[in-house]
Amino acid sequence: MDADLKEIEAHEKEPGFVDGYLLYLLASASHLASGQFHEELRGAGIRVPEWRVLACLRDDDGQMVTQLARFALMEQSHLTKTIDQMTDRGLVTRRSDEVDRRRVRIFLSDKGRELANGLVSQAKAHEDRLVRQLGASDIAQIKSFLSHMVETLENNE
Amino acid sequence: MDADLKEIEAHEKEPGFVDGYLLYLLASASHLASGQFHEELRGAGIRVPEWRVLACLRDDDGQMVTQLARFALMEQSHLTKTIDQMTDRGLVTRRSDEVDRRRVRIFLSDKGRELANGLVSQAKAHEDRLVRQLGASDIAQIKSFLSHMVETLENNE
DNA sequence: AAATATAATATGCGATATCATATAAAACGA
DNA sequence: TCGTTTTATATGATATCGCATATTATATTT
Repeated sequence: MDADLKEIEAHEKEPGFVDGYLLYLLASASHLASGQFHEELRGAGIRVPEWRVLACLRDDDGQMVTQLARFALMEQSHLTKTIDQMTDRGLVTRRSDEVDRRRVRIFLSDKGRELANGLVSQAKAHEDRLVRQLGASDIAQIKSFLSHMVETLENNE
Repeated sequence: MDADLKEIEAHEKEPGFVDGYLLYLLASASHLASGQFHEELRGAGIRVPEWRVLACLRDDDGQMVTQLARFALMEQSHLTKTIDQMTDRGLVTRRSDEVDRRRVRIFLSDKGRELANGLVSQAKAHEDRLVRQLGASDIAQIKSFLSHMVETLENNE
């Protein structure tokens, strides 16, 4: 029996495209790793887009909708709806910009900030566990590559 | 005027959590980079989940639904509906497993395979451009880290 | 200053995604 | 073998998402 047949029997095939495809690797790493934390969020009754908004506002409160949407990796009209819900839940407030009244700026409420702080602590703890689990010594390098990638892509749309 | 005030005026704030958070970096790198290719898909009238199914089946045809859903990073019931559509469009066919008739195996049609091959070529071309744009010499290293990450996370759910 | 163009956000609607569960087949235990 | 449990996929209801566009405010042009 030759090697080719053997491979077919073992259902191994040629290496395959997907497993070495950068976008797939990024997507699955992100999917799997974030999936873990999203479980925690679920337990806390927080939806993923809400968490993103909370975290982004905690870093930079009072952003306008368009800007926040890009930062939080979601589409503008979807963010608008998410903000509606979060407003109802008393997590954020809208305030229209004094200078340009087309703009709507989003602010954390006290309750929202408190929640955000707690979740960020959880996120940090999760990241620590994850990095340890990966046994990765070169995380700083990876992060710096990813940052570079994000920066490059943000400037070239 | 002291440094703190200066920073506040320039709206720079402290470094912020999100920008250095591994899961955020992964998500945004993935979001931005894949976003580029998804534009191409849109132009070709292909939806993202369809592309993923095509690419995964091209690497390993005849997968069962559950397995394929994991590989294609989507939820089982969603995949079932995607398969429905793709079947209607003549891209894939269902065949129930001979041995275990609960299982449904999905196969590319000739048309589906042809489409998949074309899209994979596009994906490769896009990846080449992307890597060049990033000016990244150490892509192999990054890929190997991401692979390691995926493997680790897949085994620890 | 009126008319036109551009920009920021919101809205309506159709498509997509997700959850819970139904259905159906196989495996397991008494 | 019959009843129970587990596994695989499908279905239905609900929520989310995203596109196209409406609405409102500002900028620009004449």
